[in-house]
Amino acid sequence: MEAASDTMRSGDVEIRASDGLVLVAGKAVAMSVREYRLLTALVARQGRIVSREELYRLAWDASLRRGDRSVDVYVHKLRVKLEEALPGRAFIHTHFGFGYRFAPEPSRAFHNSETDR
Amino acid sequence: MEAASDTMRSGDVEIRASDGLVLVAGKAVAMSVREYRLLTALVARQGRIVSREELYRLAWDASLRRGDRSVDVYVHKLRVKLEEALPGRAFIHTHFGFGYRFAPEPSRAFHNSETDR
DNA sequence: CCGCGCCGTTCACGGGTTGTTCACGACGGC
DNA sequence: GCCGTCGTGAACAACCCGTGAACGGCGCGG
Repeated sequence: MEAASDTMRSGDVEIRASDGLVLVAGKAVAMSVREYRLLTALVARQGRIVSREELYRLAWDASLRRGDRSVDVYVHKLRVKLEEALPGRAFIHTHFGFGYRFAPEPSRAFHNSETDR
Repeated sequence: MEAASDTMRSGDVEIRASDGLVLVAGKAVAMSVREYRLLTALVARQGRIVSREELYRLAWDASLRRGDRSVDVYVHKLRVKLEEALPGRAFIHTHFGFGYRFAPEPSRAFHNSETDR
């Protein structure tokens, strides 16, 4: 019941590195190798914008080639799985021209700042 | 030896180490030596993903050689026996590229109005 | 000694998943 | 409006896994 140092948390998302297991709201969510590594890279930098180049380096162990859309495709896959496991919450946010940012937030904010960047 | 409780439980699966006995939903299920050791290894780590290498080390007392499918074959045998003893429940889950995870969960029957052709 | 049945290992054939790429449309900035 | 960026479904090959079956070893009873 230990596993505190090798466990990353962010809201209801928990990643146990020792088990390669991803828990969302307490339930195990099956991830492929790429999905797992990309999610790990995003959560490890939660709250900050991470460029595609860096995400690719972290999850693919290679440098992103021009025109490669792999990161976009896998961000989409992660969004689908996370949304399915915990509807009504947005985890991965797009920052146009910069990259992606992981942060557990309600998917619909009311009268709040839409000018964030 | 092990002075702790020699009985492991997980849902409706009970393993009595002192007797080498496996009970599923109260009924005794006959297991071979390999099946018993593999099941024990899985239940001892229930809820976590266990790699084939680790399972092989625990149940075979040797290191898994490349291309060896023994773990897969015995996971299949366990699934058959567990499913036979308690239909409609999934115990051993496959994590593609990672390994197997033991957890008593209802087998997927949440989809409706889509089949029938 | 001989046949029989159980067990463990290995092989082989699909079938299911994954990872990559393409294509097209929606979106955002200028 | 124009163009680059992003979302998303689909096609494809490569790979991983499920599964039945063949093979040999071992123990047992006749």
